[in-house]
Amino acid sequence: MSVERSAGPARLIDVAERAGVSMKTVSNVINEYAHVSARTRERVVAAIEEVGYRPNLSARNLARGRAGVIALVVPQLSLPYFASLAGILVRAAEARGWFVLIHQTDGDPDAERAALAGNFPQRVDGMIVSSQMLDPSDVAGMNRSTPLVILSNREFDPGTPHVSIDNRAAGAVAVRHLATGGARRIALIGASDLDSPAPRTKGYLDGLENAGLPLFPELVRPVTRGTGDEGERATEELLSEAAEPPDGIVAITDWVAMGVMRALHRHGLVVPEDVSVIGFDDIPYARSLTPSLTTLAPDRHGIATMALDLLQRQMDQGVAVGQGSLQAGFTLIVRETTR
Amino acid sequence: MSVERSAGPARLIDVAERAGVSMKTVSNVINEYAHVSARTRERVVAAIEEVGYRPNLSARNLARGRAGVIALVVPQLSLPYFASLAGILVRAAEARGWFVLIHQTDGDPDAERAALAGNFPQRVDGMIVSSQMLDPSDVAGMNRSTPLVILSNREFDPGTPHVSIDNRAAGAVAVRHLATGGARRIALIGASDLDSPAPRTKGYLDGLENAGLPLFPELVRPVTRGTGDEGERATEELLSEAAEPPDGIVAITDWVAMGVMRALHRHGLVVPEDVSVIGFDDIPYARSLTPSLTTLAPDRHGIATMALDLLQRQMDQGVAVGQGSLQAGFTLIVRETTR
DNA sequence: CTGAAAGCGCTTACAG
DNA sequence: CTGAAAGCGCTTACAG
Repeated sequence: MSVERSAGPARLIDVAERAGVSMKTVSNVINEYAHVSARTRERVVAAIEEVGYRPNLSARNLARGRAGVIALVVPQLSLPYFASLAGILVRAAEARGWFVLIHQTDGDPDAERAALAGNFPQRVDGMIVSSQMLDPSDVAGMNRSTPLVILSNREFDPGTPHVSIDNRAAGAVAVRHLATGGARRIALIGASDLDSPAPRTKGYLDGLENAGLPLFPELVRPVTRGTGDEGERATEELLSEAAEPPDGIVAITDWVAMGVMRALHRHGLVVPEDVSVIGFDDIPYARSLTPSLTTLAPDRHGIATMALDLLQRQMDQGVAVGQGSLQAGFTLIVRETTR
Repeated sequence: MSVERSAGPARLIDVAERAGVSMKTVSNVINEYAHVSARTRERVVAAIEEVGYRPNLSARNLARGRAGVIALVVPQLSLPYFASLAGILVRAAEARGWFVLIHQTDGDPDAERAALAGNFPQRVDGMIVSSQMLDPSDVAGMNRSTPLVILSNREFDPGTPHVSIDNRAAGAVAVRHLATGGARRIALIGASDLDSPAPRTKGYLDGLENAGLPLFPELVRPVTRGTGDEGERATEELLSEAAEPPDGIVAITDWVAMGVMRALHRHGLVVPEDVSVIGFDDIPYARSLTPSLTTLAPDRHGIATMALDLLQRQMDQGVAVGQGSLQAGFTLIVRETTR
């Protein structure tokens, strides 16, 4: 019996000695390389088990010349849409041997741009930037060296590695659902500028056209950050300014929809009898609201997987080559806020 | 001018050559050790700037014999209470040079126990386990070697490193607030077993006694995971079984409170006119509900800071010595669901 | 105050 | 299929 090291966790060499093979062979087994006989493999696996070996990732990453870390940039983890996306991404990344360094910008455009430029406290192998405020122009001029994927509901150049759902189609589906329920004056709380509409706003316009419904500009209201307070304020303004209240409202996020419902309630309008409301995101609490919220649920798993795929592609093929956009699916979830 | 390395980020030795000093001196400057003259320090700082040096954390951690990573174990990141806690913890840990590896258990007790035992895909310097289901007995018998801090609303042995708010006091404050508003039949949705009550349940009992109110056992209902669905179902049962409905309800979490409000609404009971409702957590959406939710807000920053302090203490003084519990503060936030 | 050198635990050409 | 050895980029006694 060989002398045991008195302290510290088992190392690769401890496994090798125990199994009576070289470190290279143990490494081959761990990393699932070919050319290890079944018998040897078994011995090594048994030795790993016996000494309780787990690889030291610092050493591995140092030897491999990678950080083993990717950055996920989000406005705030306290926003449940981003939190649940982060949760899924953390799991998916873990399966591919990456740690996720979560970086929060508080939605500050400068902080988002700084993150885009890769100003992290440490090196990262790639970054996934989930942005609300980011402009295509912020990305266009960048001199990038680190693999990057953008998650955003805005439109980007075809060359930009970008993952989203088909927001234009989703916007149209939202309007169609409201129209099918009988709505004729459909508002949009959370519109972008109508002159250069963002995808969801385009979809809203498509939906009105498809349903043969008129566009009432007074029913189209912007919000900037997608919070409940903003939704409440915007709806309040709409209700006090519009000649007639809407009978259907598309809210740009579920959180905005919550604010919309507060304002409607204050004006004595009942959901869904007087006004139908539909949101985007399917936050975990949507089903627990009174009434529970109809919403468009993005395929978060799809988004996470595609983002990691695009990152991997840039690592394999080089940042300049491995680009392109991917679209994940979405689902209409009908609950109690729509007729 | 010396020959530049063609590829790759700058290393410590590049800085040293540029500044004309040894690696040790650069290291001293970076790690803020003493005994570097002001002139030398300036030269080194300038060189760091010029070559754009950032330390390779894999190498640093390998040399220091630490992982540079602490694990945060939560049920799910999609639950906003945990998400916002994680967000704060990530920031606080970053400031102390730690990465946070987020591990999700889905509230599965087996997964929580496995995490407690330190079964991570990689080594960690410490772990913070935020658990709902964990029992003091799960911890008592553990043979621990990794620093550990538990975040839980249950009671643990004094020796267990544990951070929470004073849940008993908070429970009593919730009841007092309802009683002050005129409630006389106060229910608790989310009670633990009355025979061995958890702190919040104890506080509820304290509160009734302090206010001179009777305990109606039929108004005390358990929930296990603290979701909206559970709160709705428990309230539904209460309303169909109790002789008379309650006029005040303490919900064990804000999410449970949302389910409570759904059930009340279905039974034609108006909040707060007929029934006042108070939750715990102050999730980001509490203020956007209709009506907005009165709640007890834990000091999340305090919890995060204290957890890291307890971890650090165990690292410095040894796992067995550096223990003890800490309590963070809480705040009553009065909104529209209480009179 | 500073320098030369060993060592952290892996991976990976290179030989065999 | 396996082994001996260099190297990844840091830190840290040890000498000076």
